[in-house]
Amino acid sequence: MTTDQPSFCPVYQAIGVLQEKWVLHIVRSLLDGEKGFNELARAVGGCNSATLTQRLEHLETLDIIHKRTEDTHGKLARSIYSLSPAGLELQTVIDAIDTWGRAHLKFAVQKTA
Amino acid sequence: MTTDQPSFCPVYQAIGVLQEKWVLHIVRSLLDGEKGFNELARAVGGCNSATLTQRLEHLETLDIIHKRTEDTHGKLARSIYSLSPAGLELQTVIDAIDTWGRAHLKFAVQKTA
DNA sequence: CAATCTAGTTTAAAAAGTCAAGTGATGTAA
DNA sequence: TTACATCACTTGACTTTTTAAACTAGATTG
Repeated sequence: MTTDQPSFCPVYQAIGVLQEKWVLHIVRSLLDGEKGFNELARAVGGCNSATLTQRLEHLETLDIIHKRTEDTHGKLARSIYSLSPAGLELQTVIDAIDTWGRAHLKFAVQKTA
Repeated sequence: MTTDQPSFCPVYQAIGVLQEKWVLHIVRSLLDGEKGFNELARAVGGCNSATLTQRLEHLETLDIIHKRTEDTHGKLARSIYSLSPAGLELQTVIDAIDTWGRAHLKFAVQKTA
C-alpha cells in the first residue's frame, strides 16, 4: 500500500534534481563565486563540456543558476554563470554534506568505479 | 587558479557518493526505518532490483548502511537493510534538502526529461 | 601569422541504468 | 498436492547517459 507519492513530494523532487551527476559539484563551485564556462568546468573537475552544457541548461530552467553574457562593448563576450537566490540557499545542503563528509569519509578512497 | 584537489577533498568525495542515482532516496527510505529488499524497493519507488542491489552493495562497503540476515530459526530469512551510525547522520543532509525543496521547488514540475 | 584563450557543439564509444524474466527457497491457501 | 505469492536477488538484452576527443568560430597575444 501507499508507496509514497513521489511526484507530489518536494523532497523527492529535490533529490531528483540534486542527484543528477555533477549538479552538486556545479553548485558548490558557484557558491565560491560566479564563473565562466571553462572556468567552471575546471573548478568542477572532470565534467565534460557536453554534459556541463546540458546540466547548466537544466539548472537554469529550474531557476537555480543564472546565465549572463558579459557585456564588454564588443570585446570577447564571456558567459557568466551564477547562483540564483534559490541556488544560494543550497549552501545549507552543501554545508551538511561537507560536515558529514569530513566526519565520515575523511580519506576513505572509494575507487573501483 | 587552484582548482581544488578533487581526490583529497572529503566534500568532493561525499558529493560523489551522494549523487549516485537512488542513493539519497535509499537513505531517506531507511531513515524511516529498516527494511527488507523488496520493501525498500517499493519505498524508494522506481529503482529496479539490479540497480538497487548494486547501490546497496556500494553503500555497505562505504559503511553507510548495514545488511543483516534475519535469523528466524529456520523460517524464511529476510535481508534487512538499515543505516549505520554514519548513515543516520545523513539525516541532516536530507533535512537540508527537504527544507530547500519545500522552499524552492514546491509544486514546480520539472517535466521535459 | 601562429598560438592560446573564449564558449560551446559534434561524434562515436563506453559506461551506467533499466527492464522483464528467471531462480530457488519458503510460505499460504484450496 | 497443486498452485500461486513472496522473498532476495541474478541474468542478459536493451536504452539512456556520460565520456573523450576533435572541431567550430571569434578574440587576444606575441
